[in-house]
Amino acid sequence: MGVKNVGIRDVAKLAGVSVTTVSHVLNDTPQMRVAPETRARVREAAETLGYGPNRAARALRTNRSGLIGLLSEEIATTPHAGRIILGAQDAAREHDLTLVIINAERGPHDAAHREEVQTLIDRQVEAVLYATMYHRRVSLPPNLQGVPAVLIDSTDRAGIVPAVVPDEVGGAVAAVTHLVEAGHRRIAFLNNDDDVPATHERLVGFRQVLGEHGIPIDESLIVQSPSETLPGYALAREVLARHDRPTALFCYNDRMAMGAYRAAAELGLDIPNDLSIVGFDNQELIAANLFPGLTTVALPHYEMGAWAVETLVHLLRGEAEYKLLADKPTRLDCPLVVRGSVAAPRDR
Amino acid sequence: MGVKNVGIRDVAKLAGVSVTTVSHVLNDTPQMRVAPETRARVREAAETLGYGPNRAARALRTNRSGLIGLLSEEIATTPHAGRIILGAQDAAREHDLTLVIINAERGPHDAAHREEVQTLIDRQVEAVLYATMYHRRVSLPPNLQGVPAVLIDSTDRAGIVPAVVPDEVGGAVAAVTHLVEAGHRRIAFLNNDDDVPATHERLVGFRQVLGEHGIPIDESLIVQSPSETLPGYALAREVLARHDRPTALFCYNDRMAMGAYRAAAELGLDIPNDLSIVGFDNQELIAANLFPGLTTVALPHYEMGAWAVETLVHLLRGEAEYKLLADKPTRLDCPLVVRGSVAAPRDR
DNA sequence: TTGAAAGCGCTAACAT
DNA sequence: ATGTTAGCGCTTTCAA
Repeated sequence: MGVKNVGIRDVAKLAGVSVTTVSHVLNDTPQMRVAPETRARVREAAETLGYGPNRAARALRTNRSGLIGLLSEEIATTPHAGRIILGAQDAAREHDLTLVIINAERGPHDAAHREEVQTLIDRQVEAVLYATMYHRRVSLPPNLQGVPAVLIDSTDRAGIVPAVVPDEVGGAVAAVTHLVEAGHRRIAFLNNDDDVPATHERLVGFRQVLGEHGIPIDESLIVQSPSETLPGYALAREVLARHDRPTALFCYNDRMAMGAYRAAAELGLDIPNDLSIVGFDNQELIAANLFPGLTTVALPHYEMGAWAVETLVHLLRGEAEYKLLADKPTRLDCPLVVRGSVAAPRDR
Repeated sequence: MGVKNVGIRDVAKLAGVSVTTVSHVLNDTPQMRVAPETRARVREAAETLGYGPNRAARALRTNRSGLIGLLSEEIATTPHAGRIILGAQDAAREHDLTLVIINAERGPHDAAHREEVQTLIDRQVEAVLYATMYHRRVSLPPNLQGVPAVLIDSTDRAGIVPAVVPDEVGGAVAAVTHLVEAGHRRIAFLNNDDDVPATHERLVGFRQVLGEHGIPIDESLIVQSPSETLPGYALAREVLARHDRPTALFCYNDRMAMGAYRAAAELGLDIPNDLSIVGFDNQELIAANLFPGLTTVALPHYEMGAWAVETLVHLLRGEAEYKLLADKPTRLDCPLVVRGSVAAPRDR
């Protein structure tokens, strides 16, 4: 029997007041002045009885379920979704909101997860968080109209829904700066070849840092492949086979970096002394288990989840404007996580 | 606004019947005979109005929230929790139940997650799923008494709550059998050194297979260390340095296997031709990204999640007996996932 | 085979 | 500063 059978009237009786007063006190109803002495009595009564509100009754009365839906792609595949959940959950608890999570398979192209959104709506959530597994642009399902929503790790093609995404440029800047400051000047960028924001923006960051440091950009050191381990390996082999091989590799993600580790091992190159490597994503399972540990850039999944709930709450309370937020996605920091894969280049 | 403002009375009006009848029809109330023709009219009316029940009202009236709590450790750290969530969710949806997930940090020793359970209870869940991140014995928090509960991936020290765990012995048997059938007779077991069920039971499976095949057990090939990449590496180096080195390694988990891969690479041993390796856990991020792909044993996380919800539903309906289930944990299959790390030994 | 009506526990408009 | 009371939308008992 979850919460016991104590109701607001039991508390009222014990405190010797009316249910109204109890309600006012327990909810801190604004503009309702209750004698401090009465407040205390009510609080105490509630405490001794172990009173907890019946959420169904409250929801019925106020027409607010206290539920927030989180639609997340591929919960099971990477820990990224987990961190979003965590961030969202902590923020939700802060506001006494309950998070209802629903998984969505990453569909063939742009299925938009109409059905999953509907499930959430049927559950009477007050708002929905829509989280994708990697930073991209999406078209929202039509039934998401009419429910307050916030996008996590993606932006709305229609530009109508508030969104929060990683600061990809900033992350790349942090990574490459780290390399440059270690003394590297010949740095290859093993980039992804998908047409997604991360591909373009990380490249922008890469160029920016070299530019700022007056390092000429060797275009042949910017190479692309699918962002998997094996293609990353192949790319690394290629780039490291050159007689003027780079002293450092900036990899689009940790999986490609994992491939680069293998390439280095096969070529007898010691990491970090013969070759420095920086990844992106901070996938613990990979980054922390490689040897030496992979220095990489963390995606702000936790923070995005928290930001999204926080924003939703403001939106629901009418304290924030949709248009203002939807206008331009909020970008959150991608901090560098230093492990052991970067050192000064052996010689100049 | 989520579900529109259509209520049961709107449906009643449109169908020309009473709300009572609508309720009976839409809920298929047993033993309530309604004229088929009326049923149809009601259904149609509900359909055209896009009616969906107000869950809060229903919950208030029936005193059943329709919520199931899932308390899971370390949601963010491994994909394992994700698969449990998925399984639980699919099963929950089947029964029109909503899953409320809550994360619990893995505390110092046996914090028992009292607070998280309370949060769930405060949310008025009808029952709770208690999932740990690895197979072990737990002491349940006292406030979990009185709420129907099922344990996932752990067993109750008090033996009072139904539980579902992986069939560790079976998984080890599958792994080692695979090796033996490939022709291996000198197989090392890189085991974990924690005192958890998996450690003991996988060893049981290991011995069992060798025994069944009449292969003498060389105790010096059974070695232990913490189940991380680096200790796995060290163990592998050690065992592979022997002049009579084994032709195959059975690793306690994929992380240790990852360490073994590095050891093999450093020793110039080709996997799988010079050395076969089988892991455990099927952590995609590792197993699928190693080269060659790691043959390993999958933990039935999805299945355990689904089983738990299914069982909870039976329990709630009074269709199943607590004692029967709590008596002995249910063990679910750990299937072998074949990738590319096993081949016949080079020579006998 | 169908309908009328009570009431689940709470909030809030309206008294006092 | 505190109390009375109507009703949120639904299920379910009882009556017809």
